[in-house]
Amino acid sequence: MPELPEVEVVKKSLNKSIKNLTIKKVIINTKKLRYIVDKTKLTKLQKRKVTNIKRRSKYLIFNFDQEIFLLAHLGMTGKFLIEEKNKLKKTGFHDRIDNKSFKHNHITFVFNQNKKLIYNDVRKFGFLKVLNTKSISKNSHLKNLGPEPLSENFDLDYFNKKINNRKRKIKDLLMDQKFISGLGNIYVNEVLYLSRVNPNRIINKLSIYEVKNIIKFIKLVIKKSIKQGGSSIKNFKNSDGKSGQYQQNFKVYARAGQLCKRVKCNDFIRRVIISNRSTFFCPNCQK
DNA sequence: TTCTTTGTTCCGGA
DNA sequence: GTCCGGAACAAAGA
Repeated sequence: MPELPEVEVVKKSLNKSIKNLTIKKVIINTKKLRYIVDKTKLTKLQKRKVTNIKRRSKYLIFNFDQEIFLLAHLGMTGKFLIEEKNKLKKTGFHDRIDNKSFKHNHITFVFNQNKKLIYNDVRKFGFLKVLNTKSISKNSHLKNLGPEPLSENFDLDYFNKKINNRKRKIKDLLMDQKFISGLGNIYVNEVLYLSRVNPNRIINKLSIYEVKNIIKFIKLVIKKSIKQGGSSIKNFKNSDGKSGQYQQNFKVYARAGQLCKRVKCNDFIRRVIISNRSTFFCPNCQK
């Protein structure tokens, strides 16, 4: 489940592997992903040179040597693979590449010397869209996004302005991409645990101290996770095919029924549904 | 067969 | 008009 840190890691990886390469051919093996795949538009990327790959929230924005962009969102299970000299390389994801996954290779960009960029997506909730617009920030996916968690704009002032007299649950607010962009269910659960704030709390009842903590831990968790190369990958398996230890970094996510990790706490992690999402918290530590 | 997973959008009620 | 919460949607695997 790629959230902001995973997408950031993929971005860096892509910039290392395909920047300044020219697309020779686009091969399309699916009619639709999250949306109908526009063959004509994708084909227009042929002969274009990748000049840079940027990230905004969980979106990847491929820049080219002309005024044309490729906007990508990985959804739940989307991933970019690099194939070079018939060897597959992942772009920052922990997933083992097995013999079964090739059938989910939906779109392939062929570069010179038979180097390939492959978009693979089991659930098909991700998408690739070609944009011709000059002002990409006006794109409907991007225009309403809130500030990046690591930007200076995301601070106590901003938070307080948004809280005003509203009565949303804190978990719902943090999941809202218009409020802050890039957090998903996993990191929101982790942040609230670290901040000792119950996910059911109503935002206008939070103390300044709690709000400061939430902001602090958002920035900390995101930074740390980028450093570690992204950690919120559900299907991580090592090369033996055995389940990996991807969960070891998580304090609460997917730990329902297990003991709280805080040293002096003997309570166990609960799972409830908030905003239609699995929500994990410790009732003793998160008030 | 049912449940789960995600981000986004839509709708009803307050 | 605004706010909030719940439902729906996409696809596939367990």
